[in-house]
Amino acid sequence: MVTRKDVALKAGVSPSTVSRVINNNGYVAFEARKRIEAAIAELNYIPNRAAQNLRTKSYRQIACISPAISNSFFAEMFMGIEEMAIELGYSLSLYNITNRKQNYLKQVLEGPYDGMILLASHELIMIKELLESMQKVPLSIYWDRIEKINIPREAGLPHVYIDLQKVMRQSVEYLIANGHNEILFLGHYYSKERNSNSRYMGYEMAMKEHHLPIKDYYRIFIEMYEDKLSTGYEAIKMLLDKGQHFTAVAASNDLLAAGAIRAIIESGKKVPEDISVIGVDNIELAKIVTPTLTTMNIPKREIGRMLVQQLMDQIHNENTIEQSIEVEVMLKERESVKNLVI
Amino acid sequence: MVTRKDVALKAGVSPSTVSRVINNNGYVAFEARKRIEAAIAELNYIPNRAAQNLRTKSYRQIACISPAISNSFFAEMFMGIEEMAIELGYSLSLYNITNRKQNYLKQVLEGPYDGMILLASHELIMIKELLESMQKVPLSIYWDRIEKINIPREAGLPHVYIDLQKVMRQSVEYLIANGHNEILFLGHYYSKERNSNSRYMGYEMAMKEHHLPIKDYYRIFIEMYEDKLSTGYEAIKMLLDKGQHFTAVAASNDLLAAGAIRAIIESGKKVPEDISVIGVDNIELAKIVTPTLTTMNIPKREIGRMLVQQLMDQIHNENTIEQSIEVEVMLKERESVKNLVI
DNA sequence: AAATAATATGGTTACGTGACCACATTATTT
DNA sequence: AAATAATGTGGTCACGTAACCATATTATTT
Repeated sequence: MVTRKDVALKAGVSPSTVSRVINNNGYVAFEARKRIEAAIAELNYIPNRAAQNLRTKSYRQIACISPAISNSFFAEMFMGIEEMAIELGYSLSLYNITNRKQNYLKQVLEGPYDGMILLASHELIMIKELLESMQKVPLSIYWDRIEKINIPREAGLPHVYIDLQKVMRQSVEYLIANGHNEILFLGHYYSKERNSNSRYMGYEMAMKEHHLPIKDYYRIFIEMYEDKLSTGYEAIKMLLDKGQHFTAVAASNDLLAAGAIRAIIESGKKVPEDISVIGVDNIELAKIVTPTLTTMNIPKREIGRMLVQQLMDQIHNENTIEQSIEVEVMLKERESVKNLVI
Repeated sequence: MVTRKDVALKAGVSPSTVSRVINNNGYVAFEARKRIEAAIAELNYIPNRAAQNLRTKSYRQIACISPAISNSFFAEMFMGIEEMAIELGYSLSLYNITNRKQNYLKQVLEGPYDGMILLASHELIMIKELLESMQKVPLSIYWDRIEKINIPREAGLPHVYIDLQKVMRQSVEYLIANGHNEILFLGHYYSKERNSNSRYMGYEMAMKEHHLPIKDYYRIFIEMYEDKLSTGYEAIKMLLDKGQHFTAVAASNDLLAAGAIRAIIESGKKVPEDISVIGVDNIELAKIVTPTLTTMNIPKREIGRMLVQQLMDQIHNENTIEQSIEVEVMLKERESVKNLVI
């Protein structure tokens, strides 16, 4: 292994001077610098990362704990994270929390990381366990139900979040503004309490504010299974077969919206001419389906970048850490919603 | 920071004995072990990873360089990689090679990794550069056009691959076995030379062997753009509008197949009753579309695991390294192909 | 009972680096 | 010309750990 010493010997200087060149601090004569750089290139010297880490007490690495990265929502968020991290000279380890025995957490905590980013899925228990087992590790969280985290932690719990209720409300209001009044809610089923489902709450608020009735069959809650991706296709299909009437579907994510579109087209109706569909997330799929999907764009990349920034503020002990950053969601208009007003 | 020394002091032993407990080697009295474990728990001691790395000259980390992980094909492969790595006590850094300035490579090479896994995209130039700039870093590659890599490297270039020509041939032969003889090839356009496109070659071989004609409009090559995901939707749509006849589409990947299905359904025909469609890859999308997509299953998770195994063989200096591992691809039957024979 | 083996423990050392200090040498100011 | 500042360089040390060796104690064999 080539070490700093070898470079120093070859360049005819002391190891200290080599360090000065590598870290670009202190005084180094022009000639000496040239010799050292030549020696580094010739010997193909790469500073030993372990020694640097030990000496500087920093790893220049962060860990990201995420639900299955095959979920493109998190994949896109991860890309924002990685991009920002690289820009700041950090690299990124990725841990997928899926069906894994719990003790993987130990491995993460013992790992060579300066901080952690957590993309939370719905397993609150896991998050709780996670937070309890670590003390003062710099941590930033993305979770769309952040209000549910209720764990005391001296330093607080910095997070970046979106207000899903608000998002869903905007989505439904957009449909209403376009003249729709028979609007279906198509969402996932999280718990028995309907009012714990912030997405549904957003839908309900928008409907009530505009004095629109919510018929029973307007409310479609799809069960979530571990492995099976349910798209709501069957549910919408069944509704249409029964001849139920509605002019628009407000889906709580794009996958459900895509399922709805397929069901509608297959039953001989047209999107958006007969029925409009709107989603939430703006994943790649939204650009691929036909018609392309109008949806609420969650700026995943941007959220990823913000998480890194927030984490760095903690690592570098900035005293102006924003504990709670809300990200605004904007409508992305495409083809799947028809304006009935004009 | 709590160090081994603190634990030793608390437990009334020497640091050496603490190390023996942590690494679980050498003799330790039962009583002493108990005291040490208690001290570790009480002090919340975590061994300093940097010091361990420096002392053992290993990082217990590997880097994975991949095209955009938002591509679910690579995401699923990554999940196999990560799963296997974790099982073996390694963690994984992920680098996305997308539109990034070239010098990110330096960062990877200077990183704390025992080895690297490369999921190759189509940028041969990048791979070349990569391989030239590193010497004896343990490395395993997934690339479906591995035969094109032609860079001398003392230790060879261990890789896991699939024979795309064979895969496409199997795919077309399955259609033929189901009574189809007017089969469209729907693939991407890689270079001017048609015979450098191994997927097309597989299609051509199958057709010729069964003495089936390949009409001009059977050959559809879609351009690949950096950002725009093209699905072949427009191409198939145009073909159908012209009234061209065919009974099946053999797409070179699932995304193209999904695009074909949408185009067919939209023009009023049914899949698979009127036209059958088969894909390659078996990404999540294949289970989501309607009808569900029959496709050639590329065992992405398994490939990921094999890459890690192959890398570990290099890291641990196994002398029985399989340089070139071909992975067999199997048909995954779903709903999008109709049997015309029965 | 003596010799050997197994068990148990502490001390020393080196891994490769960055920070710091001491000390030259040269350039600039008084 | 003397005093001060800026520039340049090497030596020492410690970061926290795992491997090794030496040695003490206990258990087993001869």
